[in-house]
Amino acid sequence: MVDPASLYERFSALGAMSRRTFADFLALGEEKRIAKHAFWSQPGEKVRHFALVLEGLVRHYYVDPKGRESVKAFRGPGEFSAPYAEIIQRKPSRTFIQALADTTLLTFDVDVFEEMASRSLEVQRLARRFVELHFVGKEQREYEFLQLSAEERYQKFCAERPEHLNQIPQHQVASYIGITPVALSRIRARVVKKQKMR
Amino acid sequence: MVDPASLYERFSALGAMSRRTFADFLALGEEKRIAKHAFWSQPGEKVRHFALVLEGLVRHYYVDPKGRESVKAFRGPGEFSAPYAEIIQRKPSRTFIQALADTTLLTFDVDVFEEMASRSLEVQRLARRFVELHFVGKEQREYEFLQLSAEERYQKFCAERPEHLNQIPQHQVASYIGITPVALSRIRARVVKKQKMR
DNA sequence: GCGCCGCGTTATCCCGGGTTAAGAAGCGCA
DNA sequence: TGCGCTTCTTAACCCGGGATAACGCGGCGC
Repeated sequence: MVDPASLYERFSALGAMSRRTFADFLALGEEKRIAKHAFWSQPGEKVRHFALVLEGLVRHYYVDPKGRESVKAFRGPGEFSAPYAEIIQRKPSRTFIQALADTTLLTFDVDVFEEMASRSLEVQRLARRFVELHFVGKEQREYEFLQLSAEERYQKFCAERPEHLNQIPQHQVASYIGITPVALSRIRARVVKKQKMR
Repeated sequence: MVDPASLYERFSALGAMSRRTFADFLALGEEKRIAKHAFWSQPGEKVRHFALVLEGLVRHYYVDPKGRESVKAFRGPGEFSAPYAEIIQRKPSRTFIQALADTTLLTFDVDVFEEMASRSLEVQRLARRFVELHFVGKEQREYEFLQLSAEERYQKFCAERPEHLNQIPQHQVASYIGITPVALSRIRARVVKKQKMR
């Protein structure tokens, strides 16, 4: 369980922003509990909320016309969870967001937040900071697909989310790194073998 | 050659922004000409500028420790060109930006722009809008790596940048879609064969 | 003109990962 | 306890793309 106020430093990096403003922002949020396996956002709906994960774990994924799932992201405490691209484009959502464990969110109404941002330069800057962090994350991911092998992507994933490794089913990890569950299983077998050789 | 003022609609989508503010922003820019094959931004430097492409074409790429190049993006008239992730993170640049044709840029000093944004909610919103569009682009790219085959990615690329296809060397296209030049050559041969069958 | 070089193509060989199918292990639930 | 489900693994086979090398071609400098 994270204390939302502890996130102040991370988001204020763009320039001076008062704790007061940040607290005002946090005050907009409503706590919401999601049971394991339940969805808090689904395709088709107009997206009305974004959320900060306080506790638990969620995954973002979409399903293509042929029914194949692709996991876009996992998000744990202190991270944002929302169909961000769709909010930006004001389009109906195409992504599922599902809890992988009992999860507590702090949810924000997009319109209410936007209204606040339209009146405050600091909140506008906060909004900008949110997107910037998301952007850097995606660019990182692009790098991984361009320059790393599946095995390297897997090891990177393990290093990044050690605390979640046992909460996430293997086939979802596979989907996240862009391979099939069978291929991931083989990679894991390879990795174990290499470790034994030392 | 694009008229920068014509971009007003694209960037004002987030909320009301006056043409006046947008013009003030544009007034910060300085025109800069880059000869074909020259670089306008290179790794190692502290990043001081971002730019709008007025005419021509550039590519963004990085080189890994083993010397392998990966193309992150091509940018033509009306699009932004900058090591954006590094600006956001205030880190020295890791990316090369090279002109693929004689190119005219409208360059902006990051600090000057930031100063302007710190005084104007509308400019702050504009800055936010810039990042949002970049974010959506990266998410699109993530989708392509997760769900499309190399051949599909190639055809998508052809559809997206028909006007640049003959300006961009094949091996750079290959790098952009995440395969080797040899593989792209085979794919092209396959595609031609399929077209003949009709 | 000649030679050189960068670029794209093609062939060969190999390997990683996709596909399919079968089986093992864990777990909730009747 | 036994059933069924999901998750993970393993094996067989196939195919796309990586690596390397040879060749052709056009551009360019000499």
